[in-house]
Amino acid sequence: MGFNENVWALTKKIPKGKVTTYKEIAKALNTKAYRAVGTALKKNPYAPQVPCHRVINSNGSIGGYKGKMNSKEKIRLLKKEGLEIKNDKVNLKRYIYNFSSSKR
DNA sequence: GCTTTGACTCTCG
DNA sequence: TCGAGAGCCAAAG
Repeated sequence: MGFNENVWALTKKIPKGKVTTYKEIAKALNTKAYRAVGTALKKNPYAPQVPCHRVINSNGSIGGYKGKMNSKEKIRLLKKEGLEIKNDKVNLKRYIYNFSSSKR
């Protein structure tokens, strides 16, 4: 298991209608490589398997997608997932997914 | 092998 | 609230 594989594994664990942040993923991996998480997702070989569009910034903004920032396409996908997008931002407190919660 | 960049985040001003 | 700077890890050049 490499660093990127952990990122992809956690991203795949995100249920539909939920989102997570790069910081949470990095924290779940017990590291501070927020940027490495984004780098790994960008390079993910499991493109359709890894819902990278469910991974957003810690401030609730969409972040990047398809190589551009604040991609409306990502917002559309999240809205179709059942999330509420306000001002190009997701309700973190409402749709955030905690990996620790899944462990219980 | 070292340097630069990047789908990030936090802090200071 | 917005803007700039520093910190973090990994991949690419």
